[in-house]
Amino acid sequence: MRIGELASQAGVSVRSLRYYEEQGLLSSTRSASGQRRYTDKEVERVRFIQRLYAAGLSSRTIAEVLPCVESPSEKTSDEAFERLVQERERIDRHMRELGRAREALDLLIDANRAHRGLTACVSPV
Amino acid sequence: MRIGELASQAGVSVRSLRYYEEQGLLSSTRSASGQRRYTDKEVERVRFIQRLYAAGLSSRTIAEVLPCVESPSEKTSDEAFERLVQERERIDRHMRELGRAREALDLLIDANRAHRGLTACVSPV
DNA sequence: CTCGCGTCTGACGTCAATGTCAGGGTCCAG
DNA sequence: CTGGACCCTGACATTGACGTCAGACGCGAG
Repeated sequence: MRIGELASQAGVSVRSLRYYEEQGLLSSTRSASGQRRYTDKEVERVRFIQRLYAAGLSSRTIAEVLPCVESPSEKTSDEAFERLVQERERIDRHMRELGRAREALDLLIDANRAHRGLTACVSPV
Repeated sequence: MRIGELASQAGVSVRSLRYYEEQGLLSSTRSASGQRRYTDKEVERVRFIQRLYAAGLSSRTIAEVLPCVESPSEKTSDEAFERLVQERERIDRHMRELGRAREALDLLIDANRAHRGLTACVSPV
């Protein structure tokens, strides 16, 4: 498939796909005229990349751990694997931090509800 | 206290404090010579602001919900309260997304471990 | 008084992922 | 074979929360 179709199937912009390639996250074959061609499995790969971006990994970090994704069947470099574990822990910490923020907001929400109409105080959604 | 001390007590840079003031998140009284003066309670306020930043809120959003923080005792605007609830939900969604990413990384980690030295496969830390 | 550190304002630099535009080829349906 | 939709490269623009620097003033110790 061409880049436009991959973009729409994976839910990202064409610009982003070219950027991913520039960053070494995605590769493509080229047609005779120089247009990028992709196979179906690239769709999943792009979605996975997006997931890592959403988890806060940078392009460089994603590039570092990609060997572990592409060929978990062979012994990937210690650095790549170490990075993978580090990022997992970073996500863990981030989640705990978010949990604390959510807790703080919950307190605020309750405090404010108590001084508003007292509507739907403890009513579950 | 002056800005430098607030910065060190709250664990942020002087630059950040001036930025917060510029964004309407923090206020200060001024000495005769124009230097900013803060009270002790600003320390907590700055820490709280940091927590919201860490949770992914923007300056503008923080400014919107701050009325709920300062005076939960009086009926704050519907918009501010609504925003508070929205942000809580956004954090929730973000946490779930992070959870999925962590899960994906866990699968990768296991797959890679299986093809490495097979060291410490299931050993707890 | 002065030395050195803190503070002031204002402005430009940064970084990363992406938007956007220009100027030019490609491809296919009609 | 032509028009419109798609693609190419290259480059500049954007956004947000700061970093950093310049030039000037404030302040307390010695």
